[in-house]
Amino acid sequence: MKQPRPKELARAVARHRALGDETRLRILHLLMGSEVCVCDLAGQLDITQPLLSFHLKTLRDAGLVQTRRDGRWIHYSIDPAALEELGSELAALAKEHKKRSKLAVKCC
Amino acid sequence: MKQPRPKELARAVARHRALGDETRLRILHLLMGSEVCVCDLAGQLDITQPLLSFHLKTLRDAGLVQTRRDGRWIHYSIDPAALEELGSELAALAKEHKKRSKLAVKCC
DNA sequence: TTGACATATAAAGAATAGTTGATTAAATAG
DNA sequence: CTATTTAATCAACTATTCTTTATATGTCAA
Repeated sequence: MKQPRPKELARAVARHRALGDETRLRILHLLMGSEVCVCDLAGQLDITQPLLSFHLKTLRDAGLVQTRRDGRWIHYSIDPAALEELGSELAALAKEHKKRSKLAVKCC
Repeated sequence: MKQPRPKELARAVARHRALGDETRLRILHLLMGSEVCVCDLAGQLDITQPLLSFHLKTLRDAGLVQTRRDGRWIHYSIDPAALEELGSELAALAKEHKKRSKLAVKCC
């Protein structure tokens, strides 16, 4: 099977890695629908402030969320395009697999 | 925002974690279309056999691939339903986010 | 200014994941 | 049965990620 391009592969790895943590998935769900300031997230997550900051940075570095400063507050929001893209990649992988498996050839 | 159920959350975390590694994403791509025996994967990946075994176990524990023994060989194959499900979850998250963001409410 | 508040960053330790080399288990051929 | 092949497991080590405590940065109010 043809391998994916390095650039895309690295980005997908980074994104999945960011999503592979319970706290961060929770954060994403808390961000559903509208931006939320860090103070609000802190109120709902029962983790220390620096740790929350760490997880937010991880999500941000992966390009899954964006920030907007508003005075003293910083609001985080989902980047829906990034989620859609990752979701599409998985769907495409599954689809392509099924398509090809109809012409199945054995190995070994 | 309503939080996801613990069981589903844990499964999504495990799956994303499994996908958050370059070698394992490569393996998934090598498995596209048909099952492949470990010996063949080994020939294409330039990693030691125990390490390959470790990554395969990780993918298997996450429910992303399945195995079938055929004599001395073990064939790994994609579980397309798992990939589809994970892809759908991301798509649904993005879609729901967009839908809700039209009724946006500010926090803080 | 100064002080208070919101968030980020740094440093250090704890926990987990990845890697390697040696060994083991399962299947088969001779 | 014995030797060989294929793949998994184990123990030890390294590297990465997570977590905490302390400190810094940026913004605003007084």
